[in-house]
Amino acid sequence: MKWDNIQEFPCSVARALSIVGDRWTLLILRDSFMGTKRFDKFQKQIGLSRHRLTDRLNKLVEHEILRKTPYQEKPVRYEYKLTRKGVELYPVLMTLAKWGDKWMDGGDGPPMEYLHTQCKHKMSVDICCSECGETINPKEVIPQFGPGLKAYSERVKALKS
Amino acid sequence: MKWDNIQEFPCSVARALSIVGDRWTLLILRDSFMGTKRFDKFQKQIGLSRHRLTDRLNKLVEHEILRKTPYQEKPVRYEYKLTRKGVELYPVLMTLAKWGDKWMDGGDGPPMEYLHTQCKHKMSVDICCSECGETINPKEVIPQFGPGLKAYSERVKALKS
DNA sequence: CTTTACAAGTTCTATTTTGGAACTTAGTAT
DNA sequence: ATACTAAGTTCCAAAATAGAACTTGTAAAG
Repeated sequence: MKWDNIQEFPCSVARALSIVGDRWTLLILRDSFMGTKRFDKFQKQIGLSRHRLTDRLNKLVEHEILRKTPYQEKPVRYEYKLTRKGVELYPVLMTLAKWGDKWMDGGDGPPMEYLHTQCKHKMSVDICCSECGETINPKEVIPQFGPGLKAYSERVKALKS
Repeated sequence: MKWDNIQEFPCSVARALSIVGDRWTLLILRDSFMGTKRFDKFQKQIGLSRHRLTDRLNKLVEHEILRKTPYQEKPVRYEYKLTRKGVELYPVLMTLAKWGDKWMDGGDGPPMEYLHTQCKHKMSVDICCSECGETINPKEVIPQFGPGLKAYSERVKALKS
């Protein structure tokens, strides 16, 4: 199984991971959410090679998760900012952060805390039901086949015949 | 920057990714949540090499995200089941799935849908504030340094002196 | 007017990681 | 005796990565 094939799986987790499921991409996005926009800043903060960073930023731009726009001419320099599609990865990062805070803090407490300006409390994120608003318990969720799977299997069948 | 060093960053996202931030691990966990427990099933469903699968399962067991228990003797065979720590990665997978559903469905609709047994609706997950329960808007959250960061920087200072 | 610095890459090579196929082990079924 | 199942392990070629050096365009400093 090659990495490129994962994107074509009839699974939204797999498809999402085909873009963000590597060592560095989510760390780049974490920095984006913290306000980082420029190549050198990403490189220093994350500590990956310039080579890889170029590659990952291009991939994110290509998938319209970041947008590359000039912030000066002479010489022309670009900055990378989150698009709407990128901003919507926020829940992924926050749920990862919550898990890391709980299970990987080494006894020191969380490296970062989050203040919710609406209620003025330090908070973490819970997941709740889009329909009834209640907090989600994994046991109370039943996965079932959706239209995307049917479309996929029909496409596979058509290819074979 | 080597992969192993990421684990020591004073950042919960980085620490979490040091375990689950690779091509395959979250797909293994996705299958775990769908009920898969055995080596061969994981291998066929995900399509990764047996070699890598062995490696990833061991890592997950080592980090107590999966537990390996015998399901038969003669010959002894093991199955892999989510621990509490593993189950708590559910929000990460569901937020990834939601993002994939929205941005990577190729126009076919979601491959999977989720029924919330409490309210009987097809649902997706939103993130909400652990304190006030309101849905989270990224702009309304202010990150600030926490105790884990202070402890980290003091440890670094002590090492240097 | 020569050197230094900065930002954003690109190129190169050695090392690491991965994919895929074949092999192993222990026991069951035919 | 032969095939089959489950859960790996071994091996090698191919792909991905890290890290350092190099490039390009411009401005500022000496």
